[in-house]
Amino acid sequence: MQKKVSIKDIAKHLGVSTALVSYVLNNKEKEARVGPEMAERIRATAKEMNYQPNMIARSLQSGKTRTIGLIVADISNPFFSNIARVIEDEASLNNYTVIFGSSDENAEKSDSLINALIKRQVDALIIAPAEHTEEQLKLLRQQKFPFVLIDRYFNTLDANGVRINNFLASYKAVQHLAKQGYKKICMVAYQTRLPHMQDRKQGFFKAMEELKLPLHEFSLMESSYERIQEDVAAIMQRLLDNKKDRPDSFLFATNSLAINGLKEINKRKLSVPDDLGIISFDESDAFDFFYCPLTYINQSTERIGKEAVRILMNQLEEKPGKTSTDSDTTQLVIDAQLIPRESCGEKKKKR
Amino acid sequence: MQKKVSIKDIAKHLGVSTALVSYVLNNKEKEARVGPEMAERIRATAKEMNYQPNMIARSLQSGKTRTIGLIVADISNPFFSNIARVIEDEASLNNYTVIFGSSDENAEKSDSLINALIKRQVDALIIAPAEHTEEQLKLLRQQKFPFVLIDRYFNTLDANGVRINNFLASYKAVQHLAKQGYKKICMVAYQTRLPHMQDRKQGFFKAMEELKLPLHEFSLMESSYERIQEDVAAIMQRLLDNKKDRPDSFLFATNSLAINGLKEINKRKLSVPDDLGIISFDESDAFDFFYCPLTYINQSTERIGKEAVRILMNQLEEKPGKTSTDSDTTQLVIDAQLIPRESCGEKKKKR
DNA sequence: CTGAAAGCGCTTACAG
DNA sequence: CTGAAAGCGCTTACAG
Repeated sequence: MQKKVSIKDIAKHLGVSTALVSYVLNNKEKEARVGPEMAERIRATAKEMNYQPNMIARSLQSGKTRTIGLIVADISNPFFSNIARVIEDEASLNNYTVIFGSSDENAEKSDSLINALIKRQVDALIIAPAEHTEEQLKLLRQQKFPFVLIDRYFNTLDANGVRINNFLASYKAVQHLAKQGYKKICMVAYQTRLPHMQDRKQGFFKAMEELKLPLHEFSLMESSYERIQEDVAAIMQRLLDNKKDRPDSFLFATNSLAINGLKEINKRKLSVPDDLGIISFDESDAFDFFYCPLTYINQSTERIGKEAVRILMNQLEEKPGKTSTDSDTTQLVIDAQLIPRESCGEKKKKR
Repeated sequence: MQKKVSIKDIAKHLGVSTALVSYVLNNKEKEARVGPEMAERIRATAKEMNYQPNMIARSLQSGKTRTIGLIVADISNPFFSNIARVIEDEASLNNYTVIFGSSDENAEKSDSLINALIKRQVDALIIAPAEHTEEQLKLLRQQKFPFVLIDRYFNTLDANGVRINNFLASYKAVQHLAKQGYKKICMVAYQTRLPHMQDRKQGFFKAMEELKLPLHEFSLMESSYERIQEDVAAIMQRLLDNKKDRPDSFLFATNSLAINGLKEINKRKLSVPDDLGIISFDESDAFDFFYCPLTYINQSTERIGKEAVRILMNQLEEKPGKTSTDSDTTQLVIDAQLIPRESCGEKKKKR
């Protein structure tokens, strides 16, 4: 690396003080009442010497880095990479950049990620929190560090957040399945105590109850995150190979669960929607290319990302006349839409 | 935000100098020959006061941020988000974090992204360069700024890079199609002069020539990046609705092209592999769920990401006894594998 | 209109 | 064994 040119180099080159250069380059010539010719000369040599301001120095001075830290479960999961893209664009509009990290649903990783990002002085965090991270987040709150949770939340933590109405989304999915004639519904979810997932499970049970659909031992099946492939394979094997008493439909709680589940269904030559009805949360190219396009619950990554950044910006770029305080908290619950396609026999009914 | 505790606060609290605190917290007590009891007291109060070092200050001092900038076409494209995940993990092993940005294949965006990241003092860049960015990159080289290109490259630019053997991959794909009995092959590629894409096209033509397969006006069809959906739809419409003289197979140059193409094929109730043989570059969940699992050319995102970081680390963490200079350049060409599945009639032949 | 100076939080040769 | 001091590149009140 060749030595970078600094404000000092420009000042020396012109025989003026660094202050002058700084004022001009920050367009504060009026405040400092710098002469217009001088200003022009400074700007010219800055360009000529290919001066690039050192944001690190500026950050040390200002205490702000204009950087947002993004922590998700796994950046390679399309749900999160789509959100990341939206956040990138929104942040960019506000002149912020984004550092990211993947927690793998692991509380320790999350903790070290949060610390690493804070040491790097990110101005704020956007977090899809993993299980058992309430304490880390409470500490952040306590320190009044700005952050907003996405996708997930905690009951015991009063914090900014954006999420869908998980309970209702599940509830409606079950209603939809029932309306299409399915009765023995199996929900495949993650084995976790994260409230957003619990809400999905409870919405499921609530709807089953209201519809007076009997529960079976297979009604709720749970997979771990770490061994999703093996777990879902085992679940599907157990349920599908039992010809006598098997579910007639599945509600998958995430795209990854669905993709793993569908692979098992395919292996067994079971036909959707005739043998099995299917609904999944999230989107996936795979859902479009499954021979019977999947009915799914759409979580708008666009809205989640945009709103998360908006909430943060409101907090960071506080106007003088603001009424809210650091202790106020914004929680946005986005209405998730059920997108009916063909995997619950929608096409048949119409015929 | 509550005031952060600094090294100075600890020093004041203990009535010692900041230097002492700094030495101890950096485990340089021996060099500074600090007393073990003193060291212990310092460590204790640091923990007690929940001290977090300010990396910004450290960076200003050292000139290093231990941050890598990653510029891809679009972080929400699974190919790139998979690479991003690998890079994140590899960087993390070396105590680096990653800032990312999406260029949307746009040279101006790329330029402003590069500048923004350099202003933020990233130590190095990993770039999947867009068209018309040679000049920006040449400037980087000239300034001896460390970077490595992934996926793409430029003939006129001598720079670090990791990519697959694009020419050969295409070449083999055509051979595979021909072996399966397809003759009227159409390659659907991006309309760009980026060499990696040109290589794919040339590999295609070379194989066609060697196999003495006649070219048609539809042999190479090109889509823009910005309007991929419309362009591919138009291409497929023109080709597939012409019953008399239409291709009997497609080679898609990327996953996005394939996904858009397959949707059009599905609409027309054409059957793969009977009516059409298909091969695509890249991977996708969609390829697995297409009724006829796609034969594809696997670009190992794992290897691309790992090698990119490795090359960078070699350059950044230069050992004293190193022989290479800043002007040396590493270009790694990874062998891409053709993964035969069913979309070229592989199963049929065997029966 | 312009410059000297302090300071952001840290590191590190240097002097005692 | 320990501390005073300079410096990383910038900003900004303050003095002239």
